[in-house]
Amino acid sequence: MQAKDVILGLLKKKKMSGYDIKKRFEEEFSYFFDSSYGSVYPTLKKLEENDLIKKETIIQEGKPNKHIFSITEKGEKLFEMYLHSEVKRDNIRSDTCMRLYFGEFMDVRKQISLIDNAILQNKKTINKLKQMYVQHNEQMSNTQKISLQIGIEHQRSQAKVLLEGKQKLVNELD
Amino acid sequence: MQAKDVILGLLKKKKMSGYDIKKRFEEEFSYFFDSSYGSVYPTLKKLEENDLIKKETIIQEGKPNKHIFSITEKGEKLFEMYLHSEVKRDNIRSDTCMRLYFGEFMDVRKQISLIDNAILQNKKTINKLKQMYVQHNEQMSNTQKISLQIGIEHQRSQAKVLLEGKQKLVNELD
DNA sequence: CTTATCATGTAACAGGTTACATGATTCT
DNA sequence: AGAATCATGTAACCTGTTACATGATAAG
Repeated sequence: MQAKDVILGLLKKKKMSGYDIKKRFEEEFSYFFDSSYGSVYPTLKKLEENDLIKKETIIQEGKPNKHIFSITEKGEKLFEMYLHSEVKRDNIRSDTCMRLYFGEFMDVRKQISLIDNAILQNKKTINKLKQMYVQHNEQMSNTQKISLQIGIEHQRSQAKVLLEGKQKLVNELD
Repeated sequence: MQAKDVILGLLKKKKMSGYDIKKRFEEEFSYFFDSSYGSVYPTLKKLEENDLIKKETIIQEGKPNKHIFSITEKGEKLFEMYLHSEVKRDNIRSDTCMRLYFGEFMDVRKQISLIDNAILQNKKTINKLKQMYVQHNEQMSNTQKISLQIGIEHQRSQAKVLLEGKQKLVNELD
């Protein structure tokens, strides 16, 4: 799964601009994908060059013209190929887990503050995702709901483990 | 968190070869980090060039000579800097979630088989991680245990959500 | 007999990030 | 007054992947 597959999928649902796409990444995809503008715009350019998407320009004043992209038939076929390709295994990079792994090189107080921060982040993310669920609930497909639920539960389970772990650290502190 | 930080941390615990390091990535780190040989060996080379680690060669027959790396004082300092740097937020790339997001473009049977496969993977990973816990339990630090627990619970929570979601899909099939 | 393990490394390439460049409008 | 939102894009860079190249030994 790469940026191009995801972008093609989004454009299959609805035509939109690079800016819109990036916004989706930050909102709906935040818990399983991310990519920067420096990846979105060049990818759109390449897709257009290969006739996988097409551009429509909307003239605007005070801001750069808006480029609305829509998927072509050729693009739909490529997206179809992605959907039929082998599912890649999840790829997680957790700096938090890494630091816990090397926790022995920090004093206990630092370990605890690391955990506290992580829990705080978890809670923020949970709120954000829950809100998304409430807001988009009705337009979401079954499988979209499952995917969102995975995100929420992932955060919850992490927060739970962290809190329990913290208790043990605190107890040993006395 | 990059390969170099992790490698430095591992070498701080114990001197070892590139091959050993990669093995650790596959075992202990599998649920929050991964990196290929094509990243490990060049990184070791760079670290050595910068006097952050040093090499010791063990002559072997029938296999390439073994290069055992150990961390230098300069390397320890750099690792210390990593430990004091800002914690990066987790980065997850889940092809499974992505496909669930685009589930509406697949027929329900395909959605279900996607879920079944994902659950199977979850279970395999849970077994592997549990085994790791049993085997290394006594040598593991508190925080290492927390980190491993996060991995296990992450898989469990995902499997749970997927199974519940699948039920709904199956029910709607009738 | 075939698979896994041990053991190193390079070259070509892909993919993505960060920082830069620009600037009006709207919300707080 | 200042932050956020809208809106595009490029250039330099970094990091990492895949595939290749080699080959003995041990285990099943």
